[in-house]
Amino acid sequence: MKIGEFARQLGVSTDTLRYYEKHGLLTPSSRSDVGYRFYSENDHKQMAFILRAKNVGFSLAEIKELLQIKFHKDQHSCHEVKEMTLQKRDLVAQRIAELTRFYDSLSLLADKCCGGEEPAENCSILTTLEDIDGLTQ
Amino acid sequence: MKIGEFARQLGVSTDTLRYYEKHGLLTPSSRSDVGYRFYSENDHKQMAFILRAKNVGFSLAEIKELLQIKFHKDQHSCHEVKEMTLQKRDLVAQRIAELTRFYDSLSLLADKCCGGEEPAENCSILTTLEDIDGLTQ
DNA sequence: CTTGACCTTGGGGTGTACTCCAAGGTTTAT
DNA sequence: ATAAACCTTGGAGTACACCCCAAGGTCAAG
Repeated sequence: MKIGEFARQLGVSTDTLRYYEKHGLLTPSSRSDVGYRFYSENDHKQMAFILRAKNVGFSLAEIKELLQIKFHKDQHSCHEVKEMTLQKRDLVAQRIAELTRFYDSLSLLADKCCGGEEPAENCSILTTLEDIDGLTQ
Repeated sequence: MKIGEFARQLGVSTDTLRYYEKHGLLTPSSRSDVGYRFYSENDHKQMAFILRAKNVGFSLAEIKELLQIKFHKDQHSCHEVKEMTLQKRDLVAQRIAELTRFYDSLSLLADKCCGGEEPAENCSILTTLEDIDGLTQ
């Protein structure tokens, strides 16, 4: 599949795909005689992985590291690869914990709000910002 | 408290504080006669909130919106404020769900890895990237 | 009363992640 | 065979979130 069709399927621009290739995140599996990029089913899976990782807040540099868990497998021991994986997992766990705090805070705010048509200034829960932040402390 | 001390307490630069003020995220509660910024206890709480939000992947623009749940309370009804809060909460829930998928994938990878000293290429779980992405599909 | 550590504004520079040409070659449909 | 719709590389420009001066004013200690 050529770059245009591939980009459409994944909802990104062709510029983005060339940018990712340049920065080592996704190299198309082959090129035509005249140099056209060709993307495979595997490339599609890798790109989907990249986009999901980006969506949850990983930088391209971090995503590259995640991808290199694969590329490192030949040069490093099973033990090292496992350590790297666990380290990344802990980072993800920390983000989940913080997001959960946000979720709980916003839930409490919503629950305690009467939801009526009167101006919200009467909603005591909203009087100060610290309420948002302090609820789950 | 002047800007230098405040910045030190929060682990950010004075430049960052001036930048946040310029972009409407945190205005110090007062200024001295000659124009020195003074930050209060409340400012400290607001800044802590901003930093935690940033840490879980919210952009400054999104954080500003979160903060404006407070500032909007006078002009909007309880109902509107509640809707806005629930909408933000759903966004947070989506991010948690995706991060949880990453966590599960990385857990499975780590669990199935033998963790020994042999080269990781023998770890069948690591043979292809799709394994990382496909496990929880 | 001066030295050094603060503070002010304004403006320029940096890294990340794109985004948008320009100039040219290729493919496909009519 | 020629126009439209692709593709190539290279390089310039943009938005975000800072970061780093420069030039000058302020303040507390010795």
